[in-house]
Amino acid sequence: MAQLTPQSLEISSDALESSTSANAETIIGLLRKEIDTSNYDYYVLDDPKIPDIDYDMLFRALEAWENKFPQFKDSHSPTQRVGGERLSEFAPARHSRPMLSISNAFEDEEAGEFDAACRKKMGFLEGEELEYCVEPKFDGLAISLTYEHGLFTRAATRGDGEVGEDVTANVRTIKAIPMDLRGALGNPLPARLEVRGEILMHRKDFARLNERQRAAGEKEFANCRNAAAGSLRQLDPRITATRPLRFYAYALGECVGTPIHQSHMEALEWLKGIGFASSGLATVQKGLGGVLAARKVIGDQRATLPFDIDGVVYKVNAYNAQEKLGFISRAPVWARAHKFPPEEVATLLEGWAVQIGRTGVATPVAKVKTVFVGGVNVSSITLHNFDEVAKKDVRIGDTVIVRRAGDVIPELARVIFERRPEGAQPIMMPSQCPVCGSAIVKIEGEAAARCTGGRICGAQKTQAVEHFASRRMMDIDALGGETVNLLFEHNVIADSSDLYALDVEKLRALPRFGEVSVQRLLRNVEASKGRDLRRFIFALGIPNVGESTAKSLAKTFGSIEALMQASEQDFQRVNDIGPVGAKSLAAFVSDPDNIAFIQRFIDRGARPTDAAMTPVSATPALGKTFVITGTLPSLSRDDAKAMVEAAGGKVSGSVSKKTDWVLAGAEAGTKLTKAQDLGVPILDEAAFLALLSAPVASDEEQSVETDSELPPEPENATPVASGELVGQGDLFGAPDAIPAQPAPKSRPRM
DNA sequence: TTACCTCGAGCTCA
DNA sequence: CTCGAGGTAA
Repeated sequence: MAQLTPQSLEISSDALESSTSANAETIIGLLRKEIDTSNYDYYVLDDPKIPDIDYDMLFRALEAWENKFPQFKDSHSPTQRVGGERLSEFAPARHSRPMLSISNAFEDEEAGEFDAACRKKMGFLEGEELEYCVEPKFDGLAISLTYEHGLFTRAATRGDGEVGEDVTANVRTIKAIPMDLRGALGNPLPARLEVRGEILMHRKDFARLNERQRAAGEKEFANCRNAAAGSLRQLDPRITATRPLRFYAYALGECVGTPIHQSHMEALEWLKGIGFASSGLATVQKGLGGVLAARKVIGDQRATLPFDIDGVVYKVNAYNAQEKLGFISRAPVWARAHKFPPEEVATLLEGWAVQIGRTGVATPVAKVKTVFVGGVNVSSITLHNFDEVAKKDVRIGDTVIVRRAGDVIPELARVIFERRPEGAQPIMMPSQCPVCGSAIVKIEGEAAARCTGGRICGAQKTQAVEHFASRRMMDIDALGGETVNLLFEHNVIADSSDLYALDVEKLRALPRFGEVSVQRLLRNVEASKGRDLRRFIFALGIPNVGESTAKSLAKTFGSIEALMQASEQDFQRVNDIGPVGAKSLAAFVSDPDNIAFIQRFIDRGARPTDAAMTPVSATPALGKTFVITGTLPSLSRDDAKAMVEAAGGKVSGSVSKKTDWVLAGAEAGTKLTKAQDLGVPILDEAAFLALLSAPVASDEEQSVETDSELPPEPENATPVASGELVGQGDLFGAPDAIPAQPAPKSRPRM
């Protein structure tokens, strides 16, 4: 391939005048390739080969050619890396495979336990050793990149692991990330390839950025990670484009039609080969001795690496072994992050306070002289409980060692007793609640001390409302702690049921609460009226009633009225509810205050309904059997399953003659083929939603999500495969659907 | 727990 | 323009 030198560029710029589109395409291709290579040298290899001035010349030449021949413009061209239109928000992006987190180890013993557990599950004998890949644990932000037919199509943050945020526009500006893998991948191109890795900032680049920020009078960033996170979260990609972000790939996610690798290390090598940056630090090791040695090698280089790391990651190298080891509760059994010991800093314990939680638990919090540790300023540290305080013998005026353990939470490691001043006062459990004055008692055998004030305690009252409004409960957007306090202080509300009887004039009279805030609150409260029963029960904050209990209760009783009528025996009989839960429920429903409280909700129009108990006779799905296969564009399988069950249908695992419908998403497998063979009707997500949109909007939230994901014209929805296209119900006009907010967001599921 | 981005509110100054 | 709230990330 001819090298495109500045000299040949001159020729090409002469040629620009007289060129035809035939050779224009060739020249544009050469220019793009040259610029991509130069970006690769600079941002991936960290080894620039041409001077900046030549790079600029190439870049301007490409722009000129693309402008003259706009038919060859391409979103994957390097000229598109300058950042596009400003976004108004980041769209939700569902991961086709969940982005799991890796469990942590802090001590060498835990690494040993990890190795022992893996060997045991593999059935290894004494002396037999597993092979691990040891690599650095980058201190940045996890990101998932999707390539379709070699072209970059999407970048998503981790989010809750299921649904992240779509940051494609920002990631397009990161020159360390290739936009076009077609040259590197060879044929046949994988239909879809997901690359996972970490976006971070090099220390040098971070220092330079902060210099720039300082010069411009802007705020400096606290550390590399925050600078990278802040840069990626910009709604304006043009700002992101000016930030020196890098990317290191560390795993493959979904792969369709790509070369099959046998091991993690092979995959890493392959990623390096197709244009992704590699730390060069990953090695394959045998057994515990090997991984610990490799960790030391990486740890010794830590200070001189170009980027921050906070530990190493061990992964069982062979894919077949990984498969055998599998997962336990959303974390792979075959991987472990082994963190470096956290930085420890001494500071002065200047005072302390008691925090009263939603359930009255009194938590001591140490107030220390602010110290910079682990990349942030720490000034307040939870002491967990008074037993802990006594055990560590923490006193006011002590010099204490602070560290950021685990992921984020600052921890008081120990007291330096030698530095204790005379007469330092111990931290004692208060006998009275600082908020309401009620007695604080500690139940023998329990760690927690509790305020007995209950409903009269201001702290518990406000936090109960906060809890009620939170994302996982009634999801009343933009109603956070401070707003709740404001509402209490001005007597706008006395409990959460008052949210459904808000006095607009009182709201308008609140300080720092303009018309926009008033309308937003009213709208969000209104939208929460129809949350399903399970969330409502959970949101009430009944002691010992968590998410799963609330779910069972909703399923069993079907309405809040029925639940309030139930006896302790009734509760006992509910699946998964034991004597403790039943007692606490019985106490709740027999309390006249609670009965009145619930009645107010009902009177004020809250209508929590459980999808499973909604009359479903009108739904065509009633009593039908569905099979779900492949990845759906916006719903997870669990969502789809829940919706089917809500509509009175069943979900089964395999296709047979008894199957009524197959719901198929992307990369559907043999189930789809079988459905076609048997002539079972096949639905895509849009058709499925249409089918299920019965006269009753069973779940307001789902209809909001639907609005944001579906094309505006349901009749344009195309089935993914041949088969009968079924059901074109009214998706949008459900009678009591809440008007969609201007910018609906989908939420992580409960 | 802290840091960061974004937005609304409410201020100053033109 | 500054402040502070809410949301998100680790």
